[in-house]
Amino acid sequence: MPPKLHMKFGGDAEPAPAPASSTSKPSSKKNDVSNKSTKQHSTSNASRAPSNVNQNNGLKRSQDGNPKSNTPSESQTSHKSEHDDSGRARKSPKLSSLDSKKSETRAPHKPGAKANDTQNAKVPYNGPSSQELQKAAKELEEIRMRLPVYHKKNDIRWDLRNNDILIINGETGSGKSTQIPQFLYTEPWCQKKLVTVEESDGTKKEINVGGMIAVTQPRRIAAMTLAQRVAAEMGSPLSKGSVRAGQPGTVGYSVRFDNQVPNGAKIKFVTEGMLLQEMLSDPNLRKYSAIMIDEIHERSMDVDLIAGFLRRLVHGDLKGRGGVPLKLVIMSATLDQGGVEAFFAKPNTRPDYVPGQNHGRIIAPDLIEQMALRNNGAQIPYIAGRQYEVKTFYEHEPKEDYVHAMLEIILMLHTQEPLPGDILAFLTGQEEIEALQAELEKYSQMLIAAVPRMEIKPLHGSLTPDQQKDAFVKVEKRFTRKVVLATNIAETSLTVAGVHYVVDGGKSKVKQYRPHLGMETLLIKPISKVAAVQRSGRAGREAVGKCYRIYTKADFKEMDEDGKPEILRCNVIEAVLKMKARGIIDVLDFPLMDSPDVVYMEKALNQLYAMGALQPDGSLTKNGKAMAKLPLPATHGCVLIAAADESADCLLEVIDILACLNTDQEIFLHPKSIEEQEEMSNTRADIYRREGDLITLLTTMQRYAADNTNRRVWCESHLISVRAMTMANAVRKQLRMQCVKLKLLKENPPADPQPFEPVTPERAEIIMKVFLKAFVRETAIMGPDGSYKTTNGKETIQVHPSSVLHGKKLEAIMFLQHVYTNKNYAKKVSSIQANWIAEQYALC
DNA sequence: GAGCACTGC
Repeated sequence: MPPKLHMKFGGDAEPAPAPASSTSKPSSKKNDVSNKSTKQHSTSNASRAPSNVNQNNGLKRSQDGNPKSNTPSESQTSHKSEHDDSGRARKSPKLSSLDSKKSETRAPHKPGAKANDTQNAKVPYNGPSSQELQKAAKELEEIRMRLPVYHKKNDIRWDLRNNDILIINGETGSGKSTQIPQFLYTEPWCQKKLVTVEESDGTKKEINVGGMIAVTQPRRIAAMTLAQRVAAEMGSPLSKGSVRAGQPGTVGYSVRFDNQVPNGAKIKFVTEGMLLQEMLSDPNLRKYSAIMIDEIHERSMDVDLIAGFLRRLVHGDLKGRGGVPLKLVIMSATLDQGGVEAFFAKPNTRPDYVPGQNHGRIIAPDLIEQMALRNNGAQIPYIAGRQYEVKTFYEHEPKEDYVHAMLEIILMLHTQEPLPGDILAFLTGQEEIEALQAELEKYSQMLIAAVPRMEIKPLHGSLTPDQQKDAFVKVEKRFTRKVVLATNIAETSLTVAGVHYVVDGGKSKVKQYRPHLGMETLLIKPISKVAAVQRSGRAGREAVGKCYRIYTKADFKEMDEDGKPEILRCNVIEAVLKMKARGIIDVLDFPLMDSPDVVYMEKALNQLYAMGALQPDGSLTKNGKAMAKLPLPATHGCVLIAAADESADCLLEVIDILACLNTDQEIFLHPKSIEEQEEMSNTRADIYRREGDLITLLTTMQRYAADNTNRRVWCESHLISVRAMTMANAVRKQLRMQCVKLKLLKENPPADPQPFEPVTPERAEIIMKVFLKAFVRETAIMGPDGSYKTTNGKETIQVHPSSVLHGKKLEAIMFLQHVYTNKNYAKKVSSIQANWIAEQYALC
């Protein structure tokens, strides 16, 4: 029997491109009805357009066919791909479970629901009644039946009854993520089975295996909204406590800090990181009958590891599962799956497959067809998703200043194209966005009355969620066009509605690991073809659109097909630690979809050994095992364990610092005005410490935790991010709990608020020396020329302006982060003594 | 004197 089947979705039963409103998306507000005056005026030239634009005839790319006016060199046909899966509320900006609006991400709640119609519920149930849930589900049924994937229900069931692995190529919009789990959970193979298993120590016992499907997602928001959608479709309550007589929930989700899995759930949406952690404690995934990996094409480090572990598990002897097979459904939105196919096939079905050596891709163009034939031709034809045509225009020649070129294109589009139709421009980072915003705003002041107004909205990761939301708000002012200037956050994570025009700078910042420097740097690099198509697709979600690429057709052809997977770009220390924790002794030989360079791997092994995570024989030490289980980077785990040692005994303090370091946002906000700057320097006096950023963060957390009036007010007065501190507090709680579990802490620490007591300089020294155990290579000593030179590599490095030690001349520094932008910067800096460094180097 | 995007029992 062939091991698997490849499927593609789309389905010719699919209607022609339809407006979003015909799909099941939560809210697909049509753009406002354009008033006639808008259409009449907006095509007129901007007679007072900016001078430099006018000099170039401003409107360079009018489609008048005149070559002198820089007409589009080529127009491409429609871009397929990327239409939201039903129920995926990508239109809303990212929600955090830490948000106060958490409840909004829960199952549908109807105001009229009776709160007390359950008899035996342990937890008061406030959601809708089961009748109401069923009624709502019935209404959704009709929408479900229109999804392309719906008609393939029986094929998919049949295929998985006969195969263990199914690879599905479904465009977003095909409904694969929401529907396939529902097709499968009632299957005979998906039921819990009582079996005898053999433990690793040889003992045998009877346990239940299977009964649940896990669906992985790269993002929390996707896991939560998909679970919410599927729960609604199934008429199932979605929350932990909502088990009611005869009505347990069938669907749940599990993401960090938020676990909503009803007892007896059959379908569970999880983040990739969450499943990876689960695999460390339950390598055989005994709870599950099937794992579905969604969006595998995004190729995060975590998904690559999961794929490696699952491949071994599925093709293994299944002793740890009492012989119960684990079904695997791999889902991707991109066509190219030669690599994935070959990787998951049993090695003997692909003699040309060499484990761990498939850098790039092994593509056998005929492979897909062969696989389908072996499976009785069950392959499903692929057709375009629900996407409007997008015309693509290229530059004739490369642009030196692409930001300026973008400015010209945006002004051209704005003055020439009718309303409605917003513009989305892709830039590389905040700096560029702000520069272009300033320019555009300057010009928009000069537009004559006949030309619509422009509203410029920045959109990037370091904006607060509220500021991000601003970019999504439909501009209500009449005769106004919204221009969103975004980083690649708008490529996959967030979707802006109302966009008809995309301007693509063709570049983005990518993290790149440099093993000889031991540094990860952010580099501006050309995007991949896949990313370019993804970007242009953003123009065709609601109507026919246009995409202007600020690069030539030749540049496009030169682009990589795909982005490089993360595991080939980043420091693999976490990946190596997880492989070791999963019992893989020879990590260099372990087959992955793409194996990192041996140099990177050896570097990681050495680092782990130096941190005391590895035995000389290559197996994990007790500390190494603990490090793998902690939700922290390996270096931070090392620090935490060192802090628990009797000789240091500063675990609680170090947890406070690590909690602050492991938020997804900076704790300290940047003053925007001189007034803020002044107020800040007054209020922050009680938290800043001369020892540096680490002790300052410790003081911040201690002050925050000691506050018993209003933490929000406290944060605001110190110009500290409420959101970051809320997350830091959640991390702190999680770390404390895990330290109790790992027996690093004897008992739960006393609850807050505890009185604030400043850290003594002696104690501060102990704490910083604990950090030095993992960061001894991240140190620099002041040279005779007044600049810091790193001890590892003798590079010149400067203290980043965000550090409390910026501008201070110190004997030596330790830094936890470094960035290379226009200079080599050290961040999270502490003031240390040179002899501490020598002492620590001597120890390792 | 400064910032790609995700994510973790």
